[in-house]
This record gives sequence, C-alpha cells and structure tokens, in this order.
Amino acid sequence: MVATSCFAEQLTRHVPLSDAEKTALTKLEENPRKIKRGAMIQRANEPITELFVLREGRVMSFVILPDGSRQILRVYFPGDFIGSASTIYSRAPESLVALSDAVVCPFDKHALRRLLEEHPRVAALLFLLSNAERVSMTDRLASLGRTSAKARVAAFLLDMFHRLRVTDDNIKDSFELKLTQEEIGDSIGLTSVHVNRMIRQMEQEGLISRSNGRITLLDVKRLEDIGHYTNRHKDMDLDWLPAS
Amino acid sequence: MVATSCFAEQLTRHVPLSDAEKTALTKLEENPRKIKRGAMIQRANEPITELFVLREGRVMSFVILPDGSRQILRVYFPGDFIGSASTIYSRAPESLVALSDAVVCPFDKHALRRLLEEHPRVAALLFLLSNAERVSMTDRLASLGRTSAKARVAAFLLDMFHRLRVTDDNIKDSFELKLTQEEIGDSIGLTSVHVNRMIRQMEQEGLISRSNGRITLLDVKRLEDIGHYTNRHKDMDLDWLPAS
DNA sequence: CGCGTCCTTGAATCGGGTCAAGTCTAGTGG
DNA sequence: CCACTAGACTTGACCCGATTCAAGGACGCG
Repeated sequence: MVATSCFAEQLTRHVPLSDAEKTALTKLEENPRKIKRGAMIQRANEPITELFVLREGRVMSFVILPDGSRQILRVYFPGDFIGSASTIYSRAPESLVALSDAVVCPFDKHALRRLLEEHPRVAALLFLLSNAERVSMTDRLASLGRTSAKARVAAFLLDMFHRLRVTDDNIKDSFELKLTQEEIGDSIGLTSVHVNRMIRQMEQEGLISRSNGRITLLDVKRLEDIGHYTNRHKDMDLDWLPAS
Repeated sequence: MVATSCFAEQLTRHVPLSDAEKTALTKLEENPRKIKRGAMIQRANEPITELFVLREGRVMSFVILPDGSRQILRVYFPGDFIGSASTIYSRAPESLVALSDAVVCPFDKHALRRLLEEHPRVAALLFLLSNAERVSMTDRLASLGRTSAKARVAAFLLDMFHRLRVTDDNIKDSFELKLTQEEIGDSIGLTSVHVNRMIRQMEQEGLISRSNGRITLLDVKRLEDIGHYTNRHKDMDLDWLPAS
C-alpha cells in the first residue's frame, strides 16, 4: 500500500488505480501550501504555468466583467483538480480565490505532461473527468439560460449537496454552505437581494431550513423538481477505461 | 502522406501529428452517414455507445426542460468531435440534431478506448481540447449570468464568427448563420422576439448587416466591446504536449 | 396558388434588479 | 463585560429589461 494523495483518492472513487499510478499522482502533491480565506491564488490574465490539487477547504474560480460584475464559474472541493486551463492557455482565463482557509498543492504543468506520458491510463481518466465537468457546466448553462430564480437556487443547493456527498459519506441532509448570498448570486446570475428572497421563500415553504450557515434540505424530491435537477453522479460509467 | 481525416485535420491545426496517429484517427471516420436537416442523431436519456466526428454541415446539442423550454448547449462545425459525454455516461445527457444537412461519422466508444491506449499523445491532446471546451463554456456562463440581451447577441455572433474562422480561412467579415432567431435565443437564454429586437437594433446602429441569412460584422471592435468578448483561439499554447 | 416557417412589430405584463434603510452577528478592543 | 464596528442578512418601494401575447408580413416550396 502506498500513501495515497488527496487527488488519487478522488480518482479511485471512479476507478481502481495501480500503485505506480498512485505514487505518480502523489508526487503532484509534494508542495502543499496554506492559503488564507479570501487570498487570491491566481489572477485572471496573468501568466500561469501552475496547476493545483485542492487538499483542504474551498476555492472558487470566477471572472470579473468590465462593468465590475462577477460570474463565479465553479466552486472546488478537496480532491479537485484546479486550473486545467493552464494546460492550453499561457494566461489565466479565470481568477482563483480561497473561499475558506485552504491547502492547495501547486505543481508545474510539465509535471502533468510527464504524468500523461508515463501513465496513459491516468491521461484517459483525466480526459473523462474533464468531460464530466463539461456536462455539469452544460447543466448550469441550462439553469442560467432557461430557469427562474427559484429554480436556480434549488439547483445550486442540490449541486453543492450532491458534490459534497461524493467525497463525504456522513453528509445526510445538511451541509455547510460557506458562501455568502452574494457569492451564491454571482454563481447563478442573480443579485444577493433576490437570492435572499428566494431562500426565505423556500424556508417558509418548508423546503429547506437554516441555522448559522448550515443548510438542511427538508424535501429533496420537491427541490429536484423545482430546480429541474438531475444528479449526474449516479449513472457515471467508467468501465470501458483501459484495464490497469 | 496518409489520407487525413476531417478530425485529424482539425487536430493538426493545433499540433503536428505522426502518420501513425493520423491513420488511427482516420479509422474513426470509416462509416460516414448522411443526415437530413432537422434529423435527430441522439436523443437525451437514451442509451448511447457511439461518438461522432462531424464531417459536413452543422449540428447542435441541447436539452429540453420539463416546462418545454430548450437550451442549446453548443453548435458544432465540421471537424468537431461530438458526444464525448458518452465516454462517461451510459445515457445521453443531451440531444443532438442536425441544423443543416450533415455528414457524421459514428464510431463505437471502444474504438476511442483503443485509440487512447495506443496513442497516448492523442489522449493528451483530447484532454487539452476538452479543457478548451470547458473554458469556452465558462465564457458562455458569464455571458448568460451577467450580461444584457444585446451583449449576449454580440458575443454569440462573435463566437460563431471566430470559430468558423479557425477552419475556414477565407471568411473575412461575413458568414452564414444557419440558425433561426429562435435557435439563437435558445442558445443565449432569450426569446426569439427579443433576439429579433436586438439584431434589428444592432443593424440600425451599423454594427452588423444582413442579407438572406448571411451576417456581416461591420464593426468587430465595437461588437467585442458590447459583448465583453475575448477571443480564446488566439493565445492557445499547446507546446508542452509530449513530442511525437 | 396556398401553406408553413420564419421574421417583424406593438402593447401589456412581470420577474428580477436597484436603491435604501434597517437588523443581526461575530469579532475587537477598551 | 460591554460598546463599537464591519460584514452579512433582511425587507420594502419602485423601476426596467425581457417576456408574453397577438397580429401581420415576407419568403420559399410543393
């Protein structure tokens, strides 16, 4: 048994890895770095050569438009692979900021190249997970483009919930959001004021409840209905990956 | 010189390929199939095992929400790789319909697996391009979440324009849209009525002009400004890919 | 010629944004 | 232990951009 990294652990949830593969992945996490809440990890438009594995805490990626408004693109959880854009662009298309105190493990993109060369199976797996991210992105597109404010909030909460559950088995029906209502709004294309209205409404209707930053989903079925949510994590099927 | 496939041709725009790689890619396109405008290539939620290379024409992917509204996720052009979702999901997350008469080359996902196994460099390249798609998806997210109707139309037109130019060098300032205004609306989260109003307004302001389905961009600079558009195709940098 | 699809335009409506004025809470320092 | 403060949450009144509804026009095709 080799010491498994945070990233390898995430990947083995999908498909078994050989020890050699695990060791290689662990190398990516040799340089953990502590990050304070609110600190910027990467600034949009600046040259980049690093990627990251998020080991602890939460990180968000976002862009700021010329009029000053912000679109949050994604919230990352421990085990996530961050900054894959730097594999293709020499300048960062998006900014990265820690939403909570966090630990990230930066590594050079050439280290990733070597990994892909030496472990084609890992390359294939990363390709697949990149496709999965693309699909979850399309779900959000549909949410922003075609659903009401209430539906977006519902879908957002469900997405957080199910993603957290992938790595944390003891989450039953509640979780720490760790995002302000303004940040929620910036994720789903609403103002903080309207996010607040929707959340209160959903609380009054008995869909959710809150106590100091913790959200409890009281009626997941109805939330899924309101948010037009489909849980993609269920029917993933990576069987066809090259055998190890 | 081996006969290059449509897909290989697309890839070599980014990075040189060996003859062996080209041959392998060409194999994916052994079974061209003609598709009529409007025909469904893949229906959301149905089992899938096939992927496609689009050789001719245009194809769109979309989802229909329970209330009947449609979100178009992406418009594909010749040389594009379609349906990468089937690498991870056994049921299609999105539908595929031909926007014009088209030729697609279906291939089994196991053929892709063999390709990834035998040609790790191609696997890495696909991983990169998948990342590029993810980035262009985030651009659209920001557009839908945080910009006005006019900005979205401008960004949409510029995106079509620049993507067509990647493969077609003789496009100077005009192109065939081949989408109805309703389809444009379903791409950018607007109604066809409002798309029409924005297009007419932009026409009156001298930003664009139209004649029987052909759009001419008269003032690209100002359009980019209005649409908060950034052309991602320019500063792609795939140099670090494993050497062939 | 007639029919269907797409485009165009106006009027009324509404969802969500904006502005503004609180309230609540966790820190902070005296 | 309490006053002070800053950031986040809450709520109301008003406004505006986009949708909805509806009706007509243009064009291509069988």
